[in-house]
Amino acid sequence: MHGGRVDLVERMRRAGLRLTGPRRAIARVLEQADDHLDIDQITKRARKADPSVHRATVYRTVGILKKIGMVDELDLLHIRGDRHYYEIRIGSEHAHVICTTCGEVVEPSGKTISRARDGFAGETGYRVDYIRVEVGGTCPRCLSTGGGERRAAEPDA
Amino acid sequence: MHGGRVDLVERMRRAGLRLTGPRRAIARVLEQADDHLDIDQITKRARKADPSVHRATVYRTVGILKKIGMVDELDLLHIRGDRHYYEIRIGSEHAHVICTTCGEVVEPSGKTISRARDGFAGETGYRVDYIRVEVGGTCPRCLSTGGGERRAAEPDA
DNA sequence: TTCAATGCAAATCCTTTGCATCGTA
DNA sequence: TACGATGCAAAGGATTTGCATTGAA
Repeated sequence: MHGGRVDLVERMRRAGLRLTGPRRAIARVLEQADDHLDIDQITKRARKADPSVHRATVYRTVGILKKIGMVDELDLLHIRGDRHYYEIRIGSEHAHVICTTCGEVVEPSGKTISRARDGFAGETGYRVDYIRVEVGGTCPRCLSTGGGERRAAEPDA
Repeated sequence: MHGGRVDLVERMRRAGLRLTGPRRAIARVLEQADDHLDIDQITKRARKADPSVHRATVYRTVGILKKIGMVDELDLLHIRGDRHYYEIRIGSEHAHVICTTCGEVVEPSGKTISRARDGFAGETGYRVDYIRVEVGGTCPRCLSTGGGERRAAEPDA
């Protein structure tokens, strides 16, 4: 959900990572994702740019990016199953508000998150480096229609 | 982290679940846990009360309790690895503030969480049923000592 | 040229499932 | 007694790893 606004490849270069074909392809997929992707989805999309990309490489690359804080691993409240999903980390604040009826995921503004962050820091005395919020509920549309179709877990390719 | 304050067995009975030895043992472990446990830890502790408890049964029982909303599945920001952790659900609000240096996990008050919850509901228009907050940072103790030992992933048994 | 990164396949884990047996309701 | 729950073992998936090869710096 970041529409190519960040140059992940450039950030990787600055981090001293060797820039290979597979890594560029994977980085581009993560940059351009308008959704949260699991390992298989990343692999399939990366293969469109570089058909040789192997799933093991995606695991390794995502693992590195996760370790150095450039991507985050999410579980989306397990509403879409126990798989892990990945997204580029921009800043240190993340929130997902998930409709348990249709599966829609919306990302609230940074202001709301910062306010929450300050609340937790204040109460615990911790220096807060990172905050992630997962909210489950019902979106306005499903609230009004009553029904609402459960969204498919994005098939891809 | 609920020190036996809830009678999970009683809640299970009311939910119409058959109360077997293994289920009672598992329920007691979850009630008395002063920490978040993974499947293996639950199994080992349950075996102390009923040595026959099998890991598969723990998976099945925890799965049921999760489905009917009596336990929650957490990932603790993956700071302790990719395992899943479980805890009794009390109410619909959870927050964990995790020290990335020593691994300590503290649970903020409901008031702080409710305030955050209202913020997200207000901004998105969702009816919020559930909120989970995971905060990563440094605890006051590690902040002052500078060092801080990484806490082991609780060995158990 | 050098050494990290990769593809591939085998090895590990974690979790689920089939089935005969056991035990609660 | 009847049918759901369980132990055990095998099956499934997901993730990791060993190793020879490839390719970025």
